[in-house]
Amino acid sequence: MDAILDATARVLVRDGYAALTTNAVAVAAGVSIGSLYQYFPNKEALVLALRERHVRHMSALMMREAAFWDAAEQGVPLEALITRTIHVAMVAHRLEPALHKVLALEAAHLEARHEEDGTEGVLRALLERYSRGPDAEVTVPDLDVATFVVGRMAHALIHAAVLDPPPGADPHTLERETVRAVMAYLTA
Amino acid sequence: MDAILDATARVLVRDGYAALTTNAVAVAAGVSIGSLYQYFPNKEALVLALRERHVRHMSALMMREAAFWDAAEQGVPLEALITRTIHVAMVAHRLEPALHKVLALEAAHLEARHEEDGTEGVLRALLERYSRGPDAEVTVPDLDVATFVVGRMAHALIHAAVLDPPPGADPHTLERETVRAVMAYLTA
DNA sequence: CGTAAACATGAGTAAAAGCTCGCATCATAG
DNA sequence: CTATGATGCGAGCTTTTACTCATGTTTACG
Repeated sequence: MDAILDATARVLVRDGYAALTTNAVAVAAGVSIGSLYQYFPNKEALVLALRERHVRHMSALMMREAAFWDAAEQGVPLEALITRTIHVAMVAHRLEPALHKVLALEAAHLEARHEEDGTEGVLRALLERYSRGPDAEVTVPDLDVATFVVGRMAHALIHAAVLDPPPGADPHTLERETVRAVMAYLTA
Repeated sequence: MDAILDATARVLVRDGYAALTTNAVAVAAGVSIGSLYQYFPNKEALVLALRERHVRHMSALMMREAAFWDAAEQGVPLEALITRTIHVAMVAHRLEPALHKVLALEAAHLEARHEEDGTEGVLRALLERYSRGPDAEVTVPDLDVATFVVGRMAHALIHAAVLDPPPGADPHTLERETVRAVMAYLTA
């Protein structure tokens, strides 16, 4: 079953979504189509399962690295938190970048909508903490809008930096500038 | 010929890319499949032609509104320019938002890459102007990186604001915050 | 009016691909 | 060893769909 998902990922990356056939997956996995259909009711379920597994892997990696989010309680400067968060997100996106790119670009109609991955909730809570009190670092007028803007901004920049960087660009520079962009917006 | 492209757009928006068949397009256009194939060699060319026409329409609308770009020569403040540019871009994206969304999401593998649409060149030139002289407003360290970051950031926020806004959000607010984000990054 | 070129038609073709189903093989238990 | 259930197999069925082509219709023009 995991072997079938692995094969699906390989075919997707090698040939693209348009050329993804259940027979090709079965061959790549070294099993028969019959067996494939014993585990997945149809092609869509196959790709969906792969996507879910991939999201799970990325989430697991992020959560392992990101226990530090609790530190928000203890006066950690906003910039340190943003820096670390964006770094972790970039590392997670580098897990299987080719697969991630195909899923995001060619299987977008099956891709989970941006809102339902729980990210916005966490982000919103963070912004709320840092916008309270006399020495609040976050100075945006509307927290809901800010959550939306930062979410989209960071997501786009992380994707661009990891999956589609300009030729000859230093990854570290792109990461630093992503942090700068988010920080500048939040504390302008 | 234009009627066929119109029909393609209608079917794309109504049924999505997966359900786009040449026969369905012919029916929607009120012509026979034979006629369709007299104008377009194959299905891909059909969608490509539609995309090109759509990009042309958007570009035309932007260029009409954006003669003001020459004003960069004459000491117009950066913020005014950014505000106007982002406004124009948003208006252009509202031309055929549903079609634009489908093309961007479901036909992404045919979609022109972000780099080849000429936007980056214009943006780069603008940033260069505003980062020169003693009263330079743009204070980023690397112009190439800044072009990349601003391009992706603005593109993502415009798409999000026009095609996928959060429920109950005010379009004007989203536009203002997009300007704020770009300005904050450039002048941080 | 005649001719020819351009355009329109839609039933039909052929290939692709998702999926089924009857049969074989294997694992476990008694 | 035998029985039974679970799992694996892959030829082929069926549907879908991009595309063709022989024929009909309109247009252009002398």
